[in-house]
Amino acid sequence: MIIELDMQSDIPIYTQLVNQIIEGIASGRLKLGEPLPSVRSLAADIGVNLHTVNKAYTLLKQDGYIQVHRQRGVVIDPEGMPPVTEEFMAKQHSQLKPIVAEAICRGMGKQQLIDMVELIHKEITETDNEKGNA
Amino acid sequence: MIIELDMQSDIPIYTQLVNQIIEGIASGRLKLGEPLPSVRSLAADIGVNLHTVNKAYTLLKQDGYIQVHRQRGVVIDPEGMPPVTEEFMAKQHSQLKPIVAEAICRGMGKQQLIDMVELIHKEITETDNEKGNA
Amino acid sequence: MIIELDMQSDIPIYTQLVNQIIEGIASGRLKLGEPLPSVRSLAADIGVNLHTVNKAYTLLKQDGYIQVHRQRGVVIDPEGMPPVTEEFMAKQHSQLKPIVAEAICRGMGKQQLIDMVELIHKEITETDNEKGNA
Amino acid sequence: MIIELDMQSDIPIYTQLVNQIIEGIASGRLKLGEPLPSVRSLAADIGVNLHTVNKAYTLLKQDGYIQVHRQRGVVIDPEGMPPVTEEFMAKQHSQLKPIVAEAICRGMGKQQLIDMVELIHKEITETDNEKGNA
DNA sequence: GTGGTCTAGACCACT
DNA sequence: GTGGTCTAGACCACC
Repeated sequence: MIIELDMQSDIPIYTQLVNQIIEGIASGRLKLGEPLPSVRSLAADIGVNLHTVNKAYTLLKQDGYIQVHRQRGVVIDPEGMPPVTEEFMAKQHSQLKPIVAEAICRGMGKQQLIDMVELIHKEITETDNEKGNA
Repeated sequence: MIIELDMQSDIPIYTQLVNQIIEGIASGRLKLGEPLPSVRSLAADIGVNLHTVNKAYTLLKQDGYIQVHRQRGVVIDPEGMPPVTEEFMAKQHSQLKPIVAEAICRGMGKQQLIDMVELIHKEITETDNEKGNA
Repeated sequence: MIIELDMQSDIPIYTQLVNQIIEGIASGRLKLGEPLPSVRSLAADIGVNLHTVNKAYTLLKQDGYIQVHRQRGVVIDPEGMPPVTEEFMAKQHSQLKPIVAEAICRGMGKQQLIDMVELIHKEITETDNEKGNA
Repeated sequence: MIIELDMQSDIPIYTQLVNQIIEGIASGRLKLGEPLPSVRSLAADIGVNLHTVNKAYTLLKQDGYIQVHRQRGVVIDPEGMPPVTEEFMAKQHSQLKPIVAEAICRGMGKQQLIDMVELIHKEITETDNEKGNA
């Protein structure tokens, strides 16, 4: 799992971490039950503070993406991903709203917007996700 | 123009302001050339500091949504909205990506996602924007 | 004398006025002794406040560009333009410095900068300045 | 990096700051990738409010002169300076125009003006920029 | 420690 | 009246 961080971005590093891991799961590169590096080793790998990795893992755990065991370490939750709750839908809605509004303002058509969503969907799911490295 | 702020949200107030004004333009409630309240009056109205409103206006000005006219005050840019630049598309892409990824993880189908985008699009554009029920 | 004002500019209107009148003199469109419109009529013409025109004229008078007579009204100083004083040179220097510095940073060569100065010089002096309207 | 501010000047402090930092880069005293003092420490050093320094840094960031690194703090953009865009040329042109016009009015010859530009160019680039007299 | 955000209150420049 | 600038002081998020 390659993590790419942008230290200049105004997006917090822990958020970038969370996003990348979720993307990894979405793309199939990370499978259910698959172990993740320990806080310590991941922090060393990508050159960030322990706290930062810890915060990312904590958030992922809270949302039900990963399990953290004292012994076995961190793994993608083997029992499956969190469901589509009301709350989740509301969050998606509120995140999407300003994006759609801005697109409308600038004259980006609805279809163009949908095309972009489909493109991104494709980009994520069509990653080389066949067993990692067959 | 009714502004709704969530003071508890972790989204900065000035960002909420920016988003709401962009939504107002997208929905047609705010028309090109239409004046916006002065920094001070809007700040008083919504109960925040004038600097907060000022920051929102400054950002909107930078992006080409509004003009700060020396005499007429602040108006929606009468010469039209900013165009769909490469940079804008890239921003949309990077904002959309984590949303799509999370949807995939949770088993929200692509069509469901597109439906939500269409719904939001409809919600924004089908606001009662006929000059106040004329 | 056509005055072009940009109400969106962050340059004060009175400064724009001063600049345009100085340009007019530099280009020869405005000649020594030539009358300028009264504060009242100029303000009406270009649609700005009396105070604004008044301030511009006051500054021009202070610097020795114009004379203001109760009776004859406002005229370009018939006795000639203000000289190149030490003070003026210092002002030019301090105004030019940040412009030159920024050009250097961005990799604009010294010659390019000089070319631009020469171009502007040409633009100003080669305006149709033959007796106003021969 | 020595910063000299004129608190009496009608040029905003944050603008003076921006100019001085750009001059520092142009002169070579500030090198690509070199760190700048933190907002707070610089503010304390030069005796202004941290918001004033913040505004200067924000502007420099917007124009691509500096990067605000999440961990390393503020640094001169190590990837180089912003390019000479159309927009930049237009800005230079409009800033130069009144300066040239005034020079013409006062009888300062074109060559004198160019000499001054060359002088300033020399002053900036010939600063002792060899890593502190190595 | 850093920068980011927000407040409260002030003064000034401009129109 | 407007927006622009600056100050002083606070809290928070991030690292």
